[in-house]
Amino acid sequence: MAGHSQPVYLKLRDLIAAGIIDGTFPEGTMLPSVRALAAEQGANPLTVAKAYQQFQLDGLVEVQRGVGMFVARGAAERLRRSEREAFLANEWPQIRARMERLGLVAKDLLTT
Amino acid sequence: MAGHSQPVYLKLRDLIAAGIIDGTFPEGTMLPSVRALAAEQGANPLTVAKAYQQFQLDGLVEVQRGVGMFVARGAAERLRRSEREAFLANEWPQIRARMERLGLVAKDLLTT
DNA sequence: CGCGCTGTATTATGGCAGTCAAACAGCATG
DNA sequence: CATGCTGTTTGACTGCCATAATACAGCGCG
Repeated sequence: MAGHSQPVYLKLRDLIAAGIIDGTFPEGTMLPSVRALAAEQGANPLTVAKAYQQFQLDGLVEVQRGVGMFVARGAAERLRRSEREAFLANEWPQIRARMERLGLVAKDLLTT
Repeated sequence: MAGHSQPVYLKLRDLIAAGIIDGTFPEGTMLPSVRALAAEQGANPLTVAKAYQQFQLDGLVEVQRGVGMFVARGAAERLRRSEREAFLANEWPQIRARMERLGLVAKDLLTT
């Protein structure tokens, strides 16, 4: 029953990351439970867990087993910083090359 | 036996598209054969064929079975135009939103 | 303590995308 | 017409993604 352009667990990962960065999930607060988010997004709890897992490994969310998962201190800033670096190092060069090939100029689009 | 970040046939598709746009494969000329390109890129002929297939459907390359595939008239211009539209309509908005979320501004990117 | 919430592990199933090997089909040239 | 190039079709195999159904493990509160 799959067939998406982007894997569900990656969409969820982005959803959570965005929430942490923009303050929807402030530091220290409890994140939506695996089952709750699964129900809300119409996904499987296991898939949601997989999305959360990436953040635990990076220490961005702290797990209190039996209680819930909480946004770690400094998570927003750390996350924004790492995503920024990754963007500039990996994605932007390719985007830039592609734009150049198509005859598009960055500053023309950014000033819109 | 797979496991790449970007599928091979998409990389090949981009390679061919770039060649058509920048004049490496001028209009009217014959494109590299399926097997030749496969050998050169270390890929499977069928994977190359899959990459070419997208262009045939769009009429950007014309097939003479048993002879070869040729760049159609006006292919470069048509391709550049469609890729530009697709980029501006689909990719750029997401990129822009992502940049905004990360707090990236024009001056961060144009320092090259 | 027991009930209800939390995350986690196990196992099995289904589907789809990507890749590949081998055989098939069309055209040109000697 | 046979050789050698072209593109094309068929069938199969693999790995990832997602799902489901259980069962287990930790914590808090009445």
